[in-house]
Amino acid sequence: METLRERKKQRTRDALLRTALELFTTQGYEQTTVDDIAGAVDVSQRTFFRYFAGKEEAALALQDITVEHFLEAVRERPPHEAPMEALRQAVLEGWDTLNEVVEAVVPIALYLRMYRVIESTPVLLAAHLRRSAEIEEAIAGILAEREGVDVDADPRPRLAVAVFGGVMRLTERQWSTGEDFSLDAMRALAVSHLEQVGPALSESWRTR
Amino acid sequence: METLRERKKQRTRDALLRTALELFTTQGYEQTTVDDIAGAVDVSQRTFFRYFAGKEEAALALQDITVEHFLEAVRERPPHEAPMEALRQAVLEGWDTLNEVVEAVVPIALYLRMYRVIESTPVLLAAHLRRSAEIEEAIAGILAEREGVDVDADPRPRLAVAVFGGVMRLTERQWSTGEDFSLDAMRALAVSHLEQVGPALSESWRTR
DNA sequence: AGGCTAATGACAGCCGCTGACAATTGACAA
DNA sequence: TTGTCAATTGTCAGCGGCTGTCATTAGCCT
Repeated sequence: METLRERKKQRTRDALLRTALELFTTQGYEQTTVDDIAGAVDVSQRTFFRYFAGKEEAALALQDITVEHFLEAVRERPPHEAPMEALRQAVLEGWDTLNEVVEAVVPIALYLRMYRVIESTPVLLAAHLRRSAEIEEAIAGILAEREGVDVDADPRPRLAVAVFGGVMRLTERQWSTGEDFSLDAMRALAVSHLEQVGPALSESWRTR
Repeated sequence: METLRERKKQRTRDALLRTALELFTTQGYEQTTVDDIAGAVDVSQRTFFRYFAGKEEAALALQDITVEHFLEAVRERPPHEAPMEALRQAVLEGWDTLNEVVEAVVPIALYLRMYRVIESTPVLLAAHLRRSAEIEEAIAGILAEREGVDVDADPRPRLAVAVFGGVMRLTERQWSTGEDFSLDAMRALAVSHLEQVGPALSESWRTR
Protein backbone atom coordinates (compact mmCIF):
# COMPACT_ATOMS: atom_id res chain seq x y z
CA MET A 1 0.00 0.00 0.00
CA GLU A 2 2.91 2.28 -0.71
CA THR A 3 2.48 3.98 -4.02
CA LEU A 4 -0.31 6.34 -4.95
CA ARG A 5 -1.42 3.90 -7.56
CA GLU A 6 -1.98 1.16 -5.04
CA ARG A 7 -3.83 3.45 -2.66
CA LYS A 8 -6.04 4.62 -5.48
CA LYS A 9 -6.84 1.07 -6.50
CA GLN A 10 -7.74 0.19 -2.96
CA ARG A 11 -10.00 3.21 -2.66
CA THR A 12 -11.78 2.30 -5.88
CA ARG A 13 -12.32 -1.25 -4.73
CA ASP A 14 -13.58 -0.14 -1.36
CA ALA A 15 -15.91 2.39 -2.93
CA LEU A 16 -17.29 -0.20 -5.33
CA LEU A 17 -17.82 -2.74 -2.58
CA ARG A 18 -19.40 -0.34 -0.14
CA THR A 19 -21.64 1.16 -2.80
CA ALA A 20 -22.65 -2.27 -4.03
CA LEU A 21 -23.58 -3.50 -0.56
CA GLU A 22 -25.39 -0.28 0.20
CA LEU A 23 -27.46 -0.62 -2.94
CA PHE A 24 -28.05 -4.33 -2.48
CA THR A 25 -29.32 -3.83 1.05
CA THR A 26 -31.56 -0.91 0.17
CA GLN A 27 -33.07 -1.66 -3.24
CA GLY A 28 -32.34 -5.35 -3.38
CA TYR A 29 -29.77 -7.43 -5.26
CA GLU A 30 -31.72 -8.12 -8.43
CA GLN A 31 -32.93 -4.54 -8.63
CA THR A 32 -29.39 -3.24 -8.54
CA THR A 33 -27.58 -3.02 -11.84
CA VAL A 34 -23.84 -3.17 -12.26
CA ASP A 35 -24.25 0.08 -14.12
CA ASP A 36 -25.93 1.51 -11.01
CA ILE A 37 -22.93 0.61 -8.90
CA ALA A 38 -20.33 1.75 -11.37
CA GLY A 39 -22.27 4.92 -12.03
CA ALA A 40 -22.53 5.75 -8.33
CA VAL A 41 -18.77 5.39 -7.99
CA ASP A 42 -18.30 7.26 -11.25
CA VAL A 43 -16.43 4.49 -12.94
CA SER A 44 -17.08 2.54 -16.10
CA GLN A 45 -18.92 -0.76 -15.95
CA ARG A 46 -15.83 -2.42 -17.34
CA THR A 47 -13.83 -1.28 -14.32
CA PHE A 48 -16.28 -2.91 -11.94
CA PHE A 49 -15.63 -6.22 -13.63
CA ARG A 50 -11.90 -5.67 -13.29
CA TYR A 51 -12.29 -5.63 -9.51
CA PHE A 52 -15.00 -8.25 -9.14
CA ALA A 53 -15.54 -11.35 -11.21
CA GLY A 54 -19.25 -10.61 -11.13
CA LYS A 55 -22.11 -9.07 -9.19
CA GLU A 56 -22.18 -12.16 -7.03
CA GLU A 57 -18.59 -11.83 -5.95
CA ALA A 58 -19.20 -8.33 -4.69
CA ALA A 59 -22.26 -9.46 -2.77
CA LEU A 60 -20.34 -12.27 -1.12
CA ALA A 61 -17.04 -10.48 -0.58
CA LEU A 62 -17.65 -10.01 3.13
CA GLN A 63 -18.30 -13.70 3.58
CA ASP A 64 -14.80 -14.38 2.35
CA ILE A 65 -13.39 -12.29 5.13
CA THR A 66 -15.43 -13.90 7.88
CA VAL A 67 -14.84 -17.38 6.54
CA GLU A 68 -11.11 -16.84 6.63
CA HIS A 69 -11.47 -15.54 10.16
CA PHE A 70 -13.37 -18.64 11.16
CA LEU A 71 -10.87 -20.99 9.53
CA GLU A 72 -8.11 -19.28 11.49
CA ALA A 73 -10.06 -19.83 14.69
CA VAL A 74 -10.36 -23.53 13.94
CA ARG A 75 -6.63 -23.85 13.27
CA GLU A 76 -5.83 -22.25 16.59
CA ARG A 77 -7.92 -24.57 18.72
CA PRO A 78 -5.89 -26.57 21.24
CA PRO A 79 -5.20 -30.10 20.01
CA HIS A 80 -6.66 -31.81 23.05
CA GLU A 81 -10.21 -30.73 22.24
CA ALA A 82 -12.48 -33.28 20.63
CA PRO A 83 -13.21 -32.47 16.97
CA MET A 84 -16.79 -31.30 17.35
CA GLU A 85 -15.94 -29.32 20.44
CA ALA A 86 -13.13 -27.57 18.59
CA LEU A 87 -15.52 -26.54 15.84
CA ARG A 88 -18.04 -25.36 18.39
CA GLN A 89 -15.51 -23.25 20.23
CA ALA A 90 -14.11 -21.90 16.98
CA VAL A 91 -17.43 -20.46 15.84
CA LEU A 92 -18.24 -19.00 19.23
CA GLU A 93 -14.85 -17.43 19.63
CA GLY A 94 -14.86 -16.38 15.98
CA TRP A 95 -18.06 -14.42 16.49
CA ASP A 96 -16.60 -12.74 19.54
CA THR A 97 -13.86 -11.20 17.48
CA LEU A 98 -15.82 -10.77 14.27
CA ASN A 99 -16.62 -7.16 14.97
CA GLU A 100 -13.12 -5.85 14.52
CA VAL A 101 -12.46 -7.91 11.43
CA VAL A 102 -15.58 -6.71 9.67
CA GLU A 103 -15.43 -3.10 10.82
CA ALA A 104 -12.07 -2.81 9.12
CA VAL A 105 -13.95 -2.93 5.85
CA VAL A 106 -17.56 -1.90 6.40
CA PRO A 107 -19.85 -1.15 9.33
CA ILE A 108 -20.91 -4.35 11.04
CA ALA A 109 -24.53 -3.34 10.63
CA LEU A 110 -24.10 -3.40 6.87
CA TYR A 111 -22.60 -6.86 7.14
CA LEU A 112 -25.59 -8.14 9.08
CA ARG A 113 -28.07 -6.55 6.70
CA MET A 114 -26.24 -8.06 3.75
CA TYR A 115 -26.40 -11.45 5.41
CA ARG A 116 -30.18 -11.26 5.30
CA VAL A 117 -30.15 -10.19 1.67
CA ILE A 118 -28.06 -13.21 0.81
CA GLU A 119 -30.37 -15.53 2.66
CA SER A 120 -33.45 -14.10 0.95
CA THR A 121 -32.09 -13.84 -2.60
CA PRO A 122 -32.25 -17.25 -4.28
CA VAL A 123 -29.24 -16.85 -6.55
CA LEU A 124 -27.11 -15.47 -3.72
CA LEU A 125 -28.20 -18.15 -1.30
CA ALA A 126 -27.30 -20.75 -3.88
CA ALA A 127 -23.83 -19.30 -4.35
CA HIS A 128 -23.41 -19.03 -0.61
CA LEU A 129 -24.30 -22.68 -0.12
CA ARG A 130 -21.84 -23.74 -2.76
CA ARG A 131 -19.09 -21.79 -1.06
CA SER A 132 -20.06 -23.36 2.23
CA ALA A 133 -19.51 -26.74 0.65
CA GLU A 134 -16.02 -25.73 -0.37
CA ILE A 135 -15.30 -24.46 3.10
CA GLU A 136 -16.42 -27.74 4.59
CA GLU A 137 -13.82 -29.47 2.52
CA ALA A 138 -11.16 -27.16 3.90
CA ILE A 139 -12.29 -27.70 7.47
CA ALA A 140 -12.30 -31.45 6.97
CA GLY A 141 -8.67 -31.16 6.00
CA ILE A 142 -7.80 -29.15 9.08
CA LEU A 143 -9.64 -31.58 11.32
CA ALA A 144 -7.94 -34.56 9.75
CA GLU A 145 -4.53 -33.06 10.31
CA ARG A 146 -5.39 -32.18 13.91
CA GLU A 147 -6.39 -35.75 14.62
CA GLY A 148 -3.70 -37.33 12.54
CA VAL A 149 -5.96 -39.20 10.15
CA ASP A 150 -6.15 -39.38 6.37
CA VAL A 151 -9.05 -37.35 4.94
CA ASP A 152 -9.52 -39.71 2.05
CA ALA A 153 -9.15 -42.94 3.96
CA ASP A 154 -11.14 -42.00 7.06
CA PRO A 155 -14.67 -40.69 6.47
CA ARG A 156 -14.98 -39.21 9.96
CA PRO A 157 -13.50 -35.76 9.27
CA ARG A 158 -15.83 -35.07 6.38
CA LEU A 159 -18.76 -36.61 8.23
CA ALA A 160 -18.23 -34.50 11.32
CA VAL A 161 -17.90 -31.37 9.21
CA ALA A 162 -20.98 -32.27 7.17
CA VAL A 163 -23.02 -32.59 10.33
CA PHE A 164 -21.61 -29.45 11.85
CA GLY A 165 -22.11 -27.57 8.62
CA GLY A 166 -25.69 -28.74 8.38
CA VAL A 167 -26.41 -27.46 11.85
CA MET A 168 -24.70 -24.15 11.16
CA ARG A 169 -26.63 -23.56 7.98
CA LEU A 170 -29.84 -24.27 9.81
CA THR A 171 -28.73 -21.73 12.38
CA GLU A 172 -28.04 -19.13 9.70
CA ARG A 173 -31.43 -19.67 8.15
CA GLN A 174 -33.33 -19.48 11.39
CA TRP A 175 -31.42 -16.39 12.42
CA SER A 176 -32.03 -14.58 9.16
CA THR A 177 -35.78 -15.19 9.35
CA GLY A 178 -36.08 -14.33 13.03
CA GLU A 179 -36.57 -10.96 14.62
CA ASP A 180 -33.34 -10.45 16.49
CA PHE A 181 -30.61 -9.63 13.99
CA SER A 182 -27.80 -9.38 16.48
CA LEU A 183 -24.72 -11.53 16.69
CA ASP A 184 -25.80 -12.52 20.19
CA ALA A 185 -29.02 -13.95 18.84
CA MET A 186 -27.09 -16.00 16.32
CA ARG A 187 -24.71 -17.25 18.96
CA ALA A 188 -27.57 -18.27 21.22
CA LEU A 189 -29.22 -20.13 18.36
CA ALA A 190 -26.03 -21.97 17.51
CA VAL A 191 -25.44 -23.03 21.10
CA SER A 192 -28.99 -24.23 21.43
CA HIS A 193 -28.83 -26.22 18.21
CA LEU A 194 -25.52 -27.82 19.02
CA GLU A 195 -26.88 -28.88 22.40
CA GLN A 196 -29.95 -30.47 20.93
CA VAL A 197 -28.44 -32.15 17.94
CA GLY A 198 -27.52 -35.25 19.91
CA PRO A 199 -31.00 -35.90 21.27
CA ALA A 200 -32.53 -35.18 17.88
CA LEU A 201 -30.60 -38.06 16.34
CA SER A 202 -30.83 -41.04 18.62
CA GLU A 203 -33.85 -40.85 20.89
CA SER A 204 -37.38 -41.49 19.90
CA TRP A 205 -38.99 -38.08 20.14
CA ARG A 206 -42.22 -39.44 21.51
CA THR A 207 -40.84 -40.94 24.71
CA ARG A 208 -40.27 -37.98 26.92
CA MET B 1 -52.88 -36.38 -22.53
CA GLU B 2 -56.05 -36.59 -24.57
CA THR B 3 -56.05 -34.05 -27.31
CA LEU B 4 -53.54 -33.77 -30.10
CA ARG B 5 -52.49 -30.42 -28.73
CA GLU B 6 -51.55 -31.85 -25.37
CA ARG B 7 -49.65 -34.73 -26.93
CA LYS B 8 -47.75 -32.32 -29.12
CA LYS B 9 -46.84 -30.16 -26.18
CA GLN B 10 -45.61 -33.14 -24.26
CA ARG B 11 -43.51 -34.28 -27.18
CA THR B 12 -41.94 -30.84 -27.53
CA ARG B 13 -41.11 -30.69 -23.84
CA ASP B 14 -39.65 -34.17 -23.88
CA ALA B 15 -37.58 -33.39 -26.93
CA LEU B 16 -36.27 -30.18 -25.39
CA LEU B 17 -35.40 -31.89 -22.13
CA ARG B 18 -33.75 -34.89 -23.72
CA THR B 19 -31.81 -32.76 -26.17
CA ALA B 20 -30.73 -30.39 -23.43
CA LEU B 21 -29.48 -33.19 -21.18
CA GLU B 22 -27.78 -34.87 -24.09
CA LEU B 23 -25.94 -31.69 -24.98
CA PHE B 24 -25.13 -30.84 -21.36
CA THR B 25 -23.61 -34.25 -20.76
CA THR B 26 -21.60 -34.27 -23.96
CA GLN B 27 -20.34 -30.72 -24.50
CA GLY B 28 -20.90 -29.40 -21.01
CA TYR B 29 -23.49 -27.09 -19.50
CA GLU B 30 -21.77 -23.76 -20.03
CA GLN B 31 -20.75 -24.70 -23.55
CA THR B 32 -24.34 -25.41 -24.48
CA THR B 33 -26.41 -22.49 -25.65
CA VAL B 34 -30.17 -22.27 -25.37
CA ASP B 35 -30.08 -21.61 -29.07
CA ASP B 36 -28.24 -24.90 -29.52
CA ILE B 37 -31.00 -26.76 -27.74
CA ALA B 38 -33.85 -24.96 -29.45
CA GLY B 39 -32.12 -25.30 -32.78
CA ALA B 40 -31.60 -29.04 -32.37
CA VAL B 41 -35.30 -29.48 -31.63
CA ASP B 42 -36.13 -27.05 -34.44
CA VAL B 43 -38.00 -24.67 -32.27
CA SER B 44 -37.52 -21.00 -31.51
CA GLN B 45 -35.50 -19.92 -28.50
CA ARG B 46 -38.63 -18.27 -27.12
CA THR B 47 -40.41 -21.59 -27.07
CA PHE B 48 -37.69 -23.13 -24.95
CA PHE B 49 -38.31 -20.47 -22.33
CA ARG B 50 -42.01 -21.20 -22.44
CA TYR B 51 -41.33 -24.74 -21.29
CA PHE B 52 -38.46 -24.07 -18.89
CA ALA B 53 -37.94 -21.04 -16.71
CA GLY B 54 -34.27 -21.12 -17.68
CA LYS B 55 -31.36 -23.29 -18.70
CA GLU B 56 -30.95 -24.29 -15.09
CA GLU B 57 -34.45 -25.62 -14.76
CA ALA B 58 -33.92 -27.95 -17.68
CA ALA B 59 -30.65 -29.18 -16.21
CA LEU B 60 -32.30 -29.91 -12.87
CA ALA B 61 -35.63 -31.20 -14.15
CA LEU B 62 -34.76 -34.81 -13.41
CA GLN B 63 -33.90 -33.95 -9.83
CA ASP B 64 -37.46 -32.75 -9.35
CA ILE B 65 -38.75 -36.15 -10.28
CA THR B 66 -36.44 -38.08 -8.01
CA VAL B 67 -36.97 -35.67 -5.13
CA GLU B 68 -40.70 -36.13 -5.35
CA HIS B 69 -40.12 -39.87 -5.41
CA PHE B 70 -38.01 -39.65 -2.30
CA LEU B 71 -40.52 -37.46 -0.46
CA GLU B 72 -43.19 -40.02 -1.22
CA ALA B 73 -41.00 -42.74 0.22
CA VAL B 74 -40.58 -40.76 3.43
CA ARG B 75 -44.32 -40.22 3.78
CA GLU B 76 -44.96 -43.92 3.44
CA ARG B 77 -42.61 -45.04 6.20
CA PRO B 78 -44.36 -46.86 9.05
CA PRO B 79 -44.95 -44.54 12.02
CA HIS B 80 -43.17 -46.76 14.52
CA GLU B 81 -39.74 -46.15 12.99
CA ALA B 82 -37.47 -43.65 14.66
CA PRO B 83 -37.06 -40.44 12.62
CA MET B 84 -33.52 -41.02 11.40
CA GLU B 85 -34.25 -44.64 10.62
CA ALA B 86 -37.27 -43.61 8.58
CA LEU B 87 -35.13 -41.25 6.52
CA ARG B 88 -32.51 -43.92 6.08
CA GLN B 89 -34.99 -46.50 4.89
CA ALA B 90 -36.68 -43.99 2.64
CA VAL B 91 -33.54 -43.21 0.67
CA LEU B 92 -32.56 -46.84 0.38
CA GLU B 93 -35.97 -47.93 -0.72
CA GLY B 94 -36.28 -44.86 -2.95
CA TRP B 95 -33.16 -45.84 -4.84
CA ASP B 96 -34.47 -49.36 -5.29
CA THR B 97 -37.43 -48.08 -7.24
CA LEU B 98 -35.72 -45.11 -8.85
CA ASN B 99 -35.05 -46.94 -12.08
CA GLU B 100 -38.67 -47.15 -13.21
CA VAL B 101 -39.41 -43.57 -12.25
CA VAL B 102 -36.49 -42.16 -14.19
CA GLU B 103 -36.72 -44.46 -17.18
CA ALA B 104 -40.24 -43.15 -17.77
CA VAL B 105 -38.59 -39.94 -18.90
CA VAL B 106 -35.01 -40.61 -19.94
CA PRO B 107 -32.54 -43.49 -19.84
CA ILE B 108 -31.19 -43.97 -16.34
CA ALA B 109 -27.66 -43.71 -17.69
CA LEU B 110 -28.37 -40.17 -18.86
CA TYR B 111 -29.67 -39.34 -15.40
CA LEU B 112 -26.49 -40.57 -13.77
CA ARG B 113 -24.29 -38.73 -16.22
CA MET B 114 -26.26 -35.54 -15.66
CA TYR B 115 -25.79 -35.96 -11.94
CA ARG B 116 -22.06 -35.70 -12.42
CA VAL B 117 -22.42 -32.66 -14.64
CA ILE B 118 -24.42 -30.95 -11.92
CA GLU B 119 -21.85 -31.78 -9.31
CA SER B 120 -19.00 -30.48 -11.43
CA THR B 121 -20.65 -27.31 -12.75
CA PRO B 122 -20.44 -24.56 -10.12
CA VAL B 123 -23.63 -22.75 -11.02
CA LEU B 124 -25.60 -25.98 -11.23
CA LEU B 125 -24.19 -27.29 -7.99
CA ALA B 126 -25.17 -24.03 -6.32
CA ALA B 127 -28.72 -24.28 -7.60
CA HIS B 128 -28.85 -27.92 -6.58
CA LEU B 129 -27.76 -27.11 -3.06
CA ARG B 130 -30.36 -24.39 -2.74
CA ARG B 131 -33.05 -26.79 -3.82
CA SER B 132 -31.76 -29.31 -1.32
CA ALA B 133 -32.26 -26.72 1.39
CA GLU B 134 -35.86 -26.29 0.35
CA ILE B 135 -36.39 -30.00 0.36
CA GLU B 136 -35.00 -30.24 3.85
CA GLU B 137 -37.66 -27.84 4.98
CA ALA B 138 -40.33 -30.06 3.45
CA ILE B 139 -38.92 -33.17 5.07
CA ALA B 140 -38.75 -31.46 8.43
CA GLY B 141 -42.46 -30.82 8.09
CA ILE B 142 -43.20 -34.44 7.29
CA LEU B 143 -41.08 -35.62 10.19
CA ALA B 144 -42.74 -33.23 12.60
CA GLU B 145 -46.16 -34.44 11.60
CA ARG B 146 -45.09 -38.07 11.94
CA GLU B 147 -43.86 -37.48 15.44
CA GLY B 148 -46.61 -35.14 16.44
CA VAL B 149 -44.44 -32.14 17.25
CA ASP B 150 -44.52 -28.52 16.12
CA VAL B 151 -41.84 -27.71 13.55
CA ASP B 152 -41.45 -24.19 14.76
CA ALA B 153 -41.51 -24.90 18.47
CA ASP B 154 -39.36 -28.02 18.47
CA PRO B 155 -35.95 -27.73 16.77
CA ARG B 156 -35.47 -31.47 16.53
CA PRO B 157 -37.17 -32.09 13.16
CA ARG B 158 -35.10 -29.47 11.37
CA LEU B 159 -31.96 -30.54 13.22
CA ALA B 160 -32.36 -34.19 12.32
CA VAL B 161 -33.00 -33.28 8.71
CA ALA B 162 -30.04 -30.90 8.62
CA VAL B 163 -27.76 -33.66 9.83
CA PHE B 164 -29.23 -36.22 7.49
CA GLY B 165 -29.05 -33.79 4.60
CA GLY B 166 -25.44 -32.98 5.37
CA VAL B 167 -24.53 -36.63 5.27
CA MET B 168 -26.45 -37.20 2.06
CA ARG B 169 -24.80 -34.29 0.31
CA LEU B 170 -21.43 -35.62 1.34
CA THR B 171 -22.48 -38.94 -0.12
CA GLU B 172 -23.50 -37.33 -3.39
CA ARG B 173 -20.22 -35.51 -3.66
CA GLN B 174 -18.09 -38.54 -2.91
CA TRP B 175 -20.05 -40.63 -5.32
CA SER B 176 -19.79 -38.13 -8.14
CA THR B 177 -16.02 -37.91 -7.79
CA GLY B 178 -15.48 -41.65 -7.40
CA GLU B 179 -15.05 -44.24 -10.07
CA ASP B 180 -18.15 -46.36 -9.70
CA PHE B 181 -21.08 -44.43 -11.11
CA SER B 182 -23.73 -47.00 -10.31
CA LEU B 183 -26.66 -46.64 -8.00
CA ASP B 184 -25.28 -49.54 -5.98
CA ALA B 185 -22.10 -47.61 -5.30
CA MET B 186 -24.11 -44.66 -4.08
CA ARG B 187 -26.23 -46.85 -1.86
CA ALA B 188 -23.16 -48.47 -0.35
CA LEU B 189 -21.62 -45.08 0.35
CA ALA B 190 -24.77 -43.82 2.02
CA VAL B 191 -25.06 -46.88 4.24
CA SER B 192 -21.44 -46.60 5.24
CA HIS B 193 -21.73 -42.92 6.04
CA LEU B 194 -24.89 -43.32 8.06
CA GLU B 195 -23.23 -46.07 10.07
CA GLN B 196 -20.21 -43.99 10.87
CA VAL B 197 -21.84 -40.68 11.57
CA GLY B 198 -22.46 -41.55 15.19
CA PRO B 199 -18.85 -42.42 16.01
CA ALA B 200 -17.61 -39.39 14.10
CA LEU B 201 -19.49 -37.07 16.43
CA SER B 202 -18.93 -38.20 19.98
CA GLU B 203 -15.79 -40.26 20.34
CA SER B 204 -12.31 -38.93 20.37
CA TRP B 205 -10.88 -40.22 17.10
CA ARG B 206 -7.49 -40.91 18.59
CA THR B 207 -8.57 -43.50 21.13
CA ARG B 208 -8.97 -46.60 19.10
C1' DA C 1 11.17 15.69 -19.35
C1' DG C 2 10.23 11.56 -21.47
C1' DG C 3 9.61 6.70 -21.94
C1' DC C 4 7.36 2.67 -19.77
C1' DT C 5 3.63 0.29 -17.77
C1' DA C 6 -0.53 -0.18 -15.25
C1' DA C 7 -5.35 1.35 -14.94
C1' DT C 8 -9.28 3.01 -17.20
C1' DG C 9 -12.73 4.06 -20.75
C1' DA C 10 -15.15 3.22 -24.98
C1' DC C 11 -17.00 0.06 -28.07
C1' DA C 12 -18.69 -4.14 -29.98
C1' DG C 13 -20.62 -8.40 -29.19
C1' DC C 14 -22.34 -12.95 -26.94
C1' DC C 15 -25.71 -15.12 -24.04
C1' DG C 16 -29.65 -15.60 -20.92
C1' DC C 17 -34.00 -13.94 -20.48
C1' DT C 18 -38.54 -11.11 -21.10
C1' DG C 19 -42.42 -8.45 -23.11
C1' DA C 20 -45.29 -7.58 -27.00
C1' DC C 21 -47.54 -8.62 -31.09
C1' DA C 22 -48.54 -11.15 -35.10
C1' DA C 23 -49.07 -15.64 -37.37
C1' DT C 24 -50.25 -20.36 -37.09
C1' DT C 25 -52.66 -24.35 -35.66
C1' DG C 26 -55.66 -27.33 -33.10
C1' DA C 27 -60.53 -27.50 -30.69
C1' DC C 28 -65.25 -27.27 -30.98
C1' DA C 29 -69.84 -25.96 -32.31
C1' DA C 30 -73.04 -24.57 -35.84
C1' DT D 1 -67.21 -28.57 -43.40
C1' DT D 2 -66.55 -24.49 -42.13
C1' DG D 3 -65.97 -20.68 -39.26
C1' DT D 4 -64.91 -18.96 -34.75
C1' DC D 5 -62.22 -19.04 -30.63
C1' DA D 6 -58.27 -20.07 -27.97
C1' DA D 7 -53.83 -21.98 -27.39
C1' DT D 8 -49.11 -22.37 -29.27
C1' DT D 9 -45.48 -20.60 -31.62
C1' DG D 10 -42.34 -17.32 -34.09
C1' DT D 11 -40.39 -12.83 -34.65
C1' DC D 12 -38.56 -8.80 -33.03
C1' DA D 13 -36.85 -5.53 -29.87
C1' DG D 14 -34.53 -4.80 -25.77
C1' DC D 15 -32.26 -5.29 -21.00
C1' DG D 16 -28.58 -6.89 -17.98
C1' DG D 17 -24.42 -9.59 -17.02
C1' DC D 18 -20.13 -10.37 -18.81
C1' DT D 19 -15.81 -10.47 -22.05
C1' DG D 20 -12.35 -9.18 -25.60
C1' DT D 21 -10.07 -5.48 -27.85
C1' DC D 22 -7.93 -1.31 -28.43
C1' DA D 23 -7.10 3.41 -27.61
C1' DT D 24 -6.43 6.78 -23.80
C1' DT D 25 -5.06 8.32 -19.43
C1' DA D 26 -2.25 8.55 -15.45
C1' DG D 27 1.20 7.11 -12.13
C1' DC D 28 6.17 5.47 -12.02
C1' DC D 29 11.00 5.68 -12.66
C1' DT D 30 15.40 7.24 -14.67
